[in-house]
Amino acid sequence: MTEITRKPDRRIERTRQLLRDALMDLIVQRGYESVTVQDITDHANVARTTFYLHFRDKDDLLFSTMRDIYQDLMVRMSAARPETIMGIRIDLHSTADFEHVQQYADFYKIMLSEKGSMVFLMRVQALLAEMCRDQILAPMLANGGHLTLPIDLAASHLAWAMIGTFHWWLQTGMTYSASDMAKMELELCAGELPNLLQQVPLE
Amino acid sequence: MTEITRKPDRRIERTRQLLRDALMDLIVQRGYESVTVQDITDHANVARTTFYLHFRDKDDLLFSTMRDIYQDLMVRMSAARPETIMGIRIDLHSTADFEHVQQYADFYKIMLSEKGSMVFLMRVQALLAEMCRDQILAPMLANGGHLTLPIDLAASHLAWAMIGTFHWWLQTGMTYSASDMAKMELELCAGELPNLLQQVPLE
DNA sequence: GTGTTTTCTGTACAGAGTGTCGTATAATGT
DNA sequence: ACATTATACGACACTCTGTACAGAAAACAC
Repeated sequence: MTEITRKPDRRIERTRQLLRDALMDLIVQRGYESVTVQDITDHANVARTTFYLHFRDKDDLLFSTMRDIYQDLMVRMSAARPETIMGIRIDLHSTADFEHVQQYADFYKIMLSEKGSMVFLMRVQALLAEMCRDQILAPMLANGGHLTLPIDLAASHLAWAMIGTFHWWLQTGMTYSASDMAKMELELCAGELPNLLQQVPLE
Repeated sequence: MTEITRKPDRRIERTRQLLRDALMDLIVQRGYESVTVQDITDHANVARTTFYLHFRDKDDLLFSTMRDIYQDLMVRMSAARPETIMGIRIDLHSTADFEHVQQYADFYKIMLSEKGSMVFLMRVQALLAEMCRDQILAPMLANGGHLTLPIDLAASHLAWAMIGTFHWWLQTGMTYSASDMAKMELELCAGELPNLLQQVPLE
């Protein structure tokens, strides 16, 4: 899009893609932290020195990989956008989110485990929180909804809740469908679970 | 308690405590992953070789540190236990949890950030989930509460929600008190937020 | 206190990984 | 075909790990 990106040498794109793919493969096999730059370049059939021509370090490559993945997610979410009323998403947590996780299940299963990366998790959390705030909470408040809690706290809460549901889904063998999980997510955040908890005498 | 633990040489306890303290200090200063065994032993004024006489690696030392910390938490929680009716905790999320986080705020602020450790996070999550299930959800269901969702999913959800609230609290400067946060947590899981979300037409 | 046991220290070592040089080689865009 | 640019290769200094061993120091038992 920028004028600098106008001449992408084939070799550059090819090498970077090889490295990104190698990282994905190796993360699935051995977890993130234990993968070394040497592993990546070996697996990609690229000289180790070449790695440093494109990325500062392993985290830098991970960010590049994430841009790839979330570009995909954004396309998905735009496609799912139609299900809104007056700009408010009908489905609190779209099945599109769970379908995305399903598509990269092997990757997320590792990254959302003790073999994953805190850097990755915090980026995902920030991304989801922003999404929850702008696409769910803000529109609701604009349409007369009421909230005394800080909106960023509520957004953060929903983001962590989503991560939690992803985590449970992935670690228990993904026996439910993406749309089942979206329904469950709703029950957890605004249905059955809050109802149960409200039964407790509060003072 | 076991017969093996009956003779703890002073030197052993002293060295281990020095190493645990050094780890805590260095985590606060530089984050978990970037701290090396050398850093720890230097800071503790202990020979590096000595480290390996007590701990397999850095994670092993971290677990030892966690046992220390959570022993403290358990004492706190037992003290807070009285606030129950028929075995059900009145306060869904006790202020004791937030007071514990407050006590180790410097530590948690780092560990629940991109400078933290996934191993740590997953252990905390598992601990909180178990606690939520056994001390909150299970008693409620035993007393006539209804839940079609898997109880472990609900417990996991609440655990992640707590971690999320801890995270938000720590990263936004801890301007609220522990009891304020406990109230907010309740509003997020079973009060204001679910009410807001339920206003959305669901089909 | 003395003697025995155990822990700690200091050094050394092999192994692995990192990040950065040049220089030669090969592929690319025009 | 040519100039440009990326890659390969070998080498380098550096850091960290985990283990081994012999001697010094501390704790324990009496």
